[in-house]
Amino acid sequence: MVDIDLKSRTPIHKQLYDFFRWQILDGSYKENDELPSVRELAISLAVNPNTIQKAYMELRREGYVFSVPGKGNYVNKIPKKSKDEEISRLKNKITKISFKLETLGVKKEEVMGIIEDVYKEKSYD
Amino acid sequence: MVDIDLKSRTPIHKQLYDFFRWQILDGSYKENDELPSVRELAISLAVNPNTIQKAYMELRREGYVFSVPGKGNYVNKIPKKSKDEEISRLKNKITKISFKLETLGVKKEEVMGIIEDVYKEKSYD
Amino acid sequence: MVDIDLKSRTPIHKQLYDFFRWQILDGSYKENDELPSVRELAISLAVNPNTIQKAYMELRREGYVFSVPGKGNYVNKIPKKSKDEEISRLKNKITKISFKLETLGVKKEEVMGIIEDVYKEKSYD
Amino acid sequence: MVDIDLKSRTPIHKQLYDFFRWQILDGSYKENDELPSVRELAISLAVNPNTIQKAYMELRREGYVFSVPGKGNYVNKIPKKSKDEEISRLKNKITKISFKLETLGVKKEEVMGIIEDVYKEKSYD
DNA sequence: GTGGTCTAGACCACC
DNA sequence: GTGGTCTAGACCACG
Repeated sequence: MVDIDLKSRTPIHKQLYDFFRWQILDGSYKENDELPSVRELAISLAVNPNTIQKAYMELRREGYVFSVPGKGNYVNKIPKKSKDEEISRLKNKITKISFKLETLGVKKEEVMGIIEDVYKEKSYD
Repeated sequence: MVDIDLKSRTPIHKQLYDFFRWQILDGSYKENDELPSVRELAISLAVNPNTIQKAYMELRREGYVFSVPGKGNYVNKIPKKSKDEEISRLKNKITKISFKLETLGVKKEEVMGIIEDVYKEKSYD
Repeated sequence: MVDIDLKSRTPIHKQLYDFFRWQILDGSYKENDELPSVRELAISLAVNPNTIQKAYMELRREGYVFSVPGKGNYVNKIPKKSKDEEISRLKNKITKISFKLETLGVKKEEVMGIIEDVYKEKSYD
Repeated sequence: MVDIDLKSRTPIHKQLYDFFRWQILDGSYKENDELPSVRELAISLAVNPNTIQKAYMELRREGYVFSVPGKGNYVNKIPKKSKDEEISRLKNKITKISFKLETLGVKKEEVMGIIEDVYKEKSYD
């Protein structure tokens, strides 16, 4: 399900963009899968169709999606670059945060433990 | 030095708030230290005094700072709670990110390596 | 009607905050009701939009209200806690005042009479 | 002891005025008693002498105090009117508050109980 | 000198 | 249309 928070401070089109982008990157949406139609999604989320359009346009602009006029929107073959960029973005973030944690006196072992837990939990899926 | 990016998309007052909040949490600003005066800071950063005011008001509201009208703004005793909350906020973030990294196929060892590097670097300070 | 005294010593934004806060607490404004738009209210009260903004921001910060950018400001579900806090705040005040009245030699019966009158009058509504 | 909160948002001169005014009304300071000298008080409270002056001036203006140049400040015979005005001011306040409490659903008996407690406690002094 | 408030007018993103 | 941000400049109370 497309999960959107209408009250959130982050714009709806951005939430939609992030949502589909992530679904594509993590493989939930695969190459040539069709995205929900603009009208259908607009109704089911009770938002303005323009807002959906804006999200899809951004996905197109970033190369995650292509549109067939009169048909629909389909996911592209993800260039490995996109995935690598996302990974390095996340690594960058994690660096900054652990830096801050260190400054606040949190021990290395504690941070390691968090990572450990995440990977442990996942392996049970 | 107060470091602000005037071009950034995040509001100046938010940047200022984050900056001072962090300086207080990490101990750079100690109890009863005086913050730069509104006017002074406004001039040195070339921003409007109101923008500084907004940041200081937020700091005040969150209890990091108190103001004596006609005198200046001073840092409060930080309740341990604030620090703990910040730590758990950061831990929460790090959990989410490593979750994403795992999903993208990044190995645990690689993430661990990042943490390791951060703590190693710091220990040379 | 929103009733504001422009000449009063207490800041306009504070008056507005108090007004809406009270309307929400006493049930005149109910959950999801829309507050007057910033511009509209600014015009009708002949004050600056920023002043309204300040009041709404405070209401938001205290959790009485949420805003949807580009749409409007709406009242939140009031946590019972807020109401209880207000009651105990008022009780505290009434204690201090009757203490003072006692010191000035006002008889208990006289104070009781005041309360009696208030509750009598209300019951005719 | 003169009890002043330097951090409070209410101006120091106002706090001083309120303090002495109340001491006079409740009889702690009697007719012809001498108030602390401006310089002495300024030093002991670590505030600006101008601030003390301002408070004393206000007390003089309101007729609670008279000054003998070169000697000091002394309390006047309190006109019964001042006391009566204060009483009606307090009664007015208590009316407003109990009105609000009623609106919030607090029962009459509960409010009465508060008054009762205050008068009971006082009678043990 | 300081902080606090307010106005007037502008620009942006959002829907 | 809406709310959110920022600027420029003013006035006041405070110490």
